[in-house]
Amino acid sequence: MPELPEVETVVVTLRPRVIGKAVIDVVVHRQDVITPIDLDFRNKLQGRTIIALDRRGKRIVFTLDTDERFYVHLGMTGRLIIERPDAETLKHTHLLLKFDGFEVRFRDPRRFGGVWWLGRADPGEGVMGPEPLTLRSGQLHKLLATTKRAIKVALLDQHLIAGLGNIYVDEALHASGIHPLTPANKVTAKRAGTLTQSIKTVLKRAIRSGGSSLRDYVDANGVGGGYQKLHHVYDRKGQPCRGCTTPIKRIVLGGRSTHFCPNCQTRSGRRTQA
DNA sequence: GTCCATGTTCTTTA
DNA sequence: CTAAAGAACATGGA
Repeated sequence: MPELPEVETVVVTLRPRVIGKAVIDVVVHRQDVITPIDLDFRNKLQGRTIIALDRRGKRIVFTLDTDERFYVHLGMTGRLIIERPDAETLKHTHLLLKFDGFEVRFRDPRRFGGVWWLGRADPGEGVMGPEPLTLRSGQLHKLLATTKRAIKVALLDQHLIAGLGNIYVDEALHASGIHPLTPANKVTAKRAGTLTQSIKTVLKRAIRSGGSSLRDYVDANGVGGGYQKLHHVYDRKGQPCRGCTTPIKRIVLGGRSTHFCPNCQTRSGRRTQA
C-alpha cells in the first residue's frame, strides 16, 4: 500500500494527533516486527513525548523528546491507524502505542513492514537517494547516468531515488512519454528534465487525492485515497490509453508488473520495443 | 488449486 | 565490479 503519496498522507493525518503527546504505554504483540529484535521498545517509549513526525522516502520517522528516533515502514500491507482504546483489536495488530484517550495501532498481515530503532542515527542512513519532490532537473539525469538498468527498474531503487514504487514509476514514465525498458543511462538530459517534472506532478496530484487505495490502503484516520481513479496506466491492462485509446500493455520487469502505452511511450535509443 | 499483490533483500548466475 | 533473474519473506483476495 505504501509509496510516497500514501506514506505522506499517513504522516499528515497522524502528525496533529501525536505531536507533543506522551506515550503512556506500549503493547508489543509480536516482538519480531521490531529491529533490533531484542530491543526493549516499551521501555524506550514509555513516558516519552513525540516531538516530531516526518517522512523520509517511504519511512515514517518518529522523534522522541530524548532526540532518539525510530521509523515505521508499512511494507506492502501495513497500516498505522488511530483508534479508540475500546475498539476491537483486529487480527495482525502487532503493536499498540497508547496515548491519552486514543491508540495508534500497527497492523500488517504480510509483515513486510515493521519498526526500526534508529537511536540518533540519520533516518536516511546514507543508503537512501534524494527526495523526489525537491529533485533538481540535472540531478536525475546525473543519477540515471550511473546505471544501464531499465529506467523502470532504476527508479524503483530506493538507493537511487527515494519514495517511488510500482504505481508512481509507471505513472510518471507514462506522463513523460518514456518507455519503461529504456536503459537509464540512455535517457537524455532533456527527457530527464521532463521526467523530473512528471514525477513531481504525479506525486503531488496523488498526495492531493490522499494516495491510491487499490486493496487496503487507508490513512491514519482509516480513510482511503482516490488517486486510483486517476491512474493512466497502473492496473489498467487492456484498457484504452487516456491519451490515444491504444490498449495499455502489461509486461514484467525486475519481477514487477509494469504498465505502459506502447504508442505514447517510446525508447530513446530507436529500434523496436519488447 | 492458481495467480497476483502499493516492498525489500538475498542468492545465484553471467 | 555490474547486473539480470529468481527466490524468499507471509497472508489474503479474486
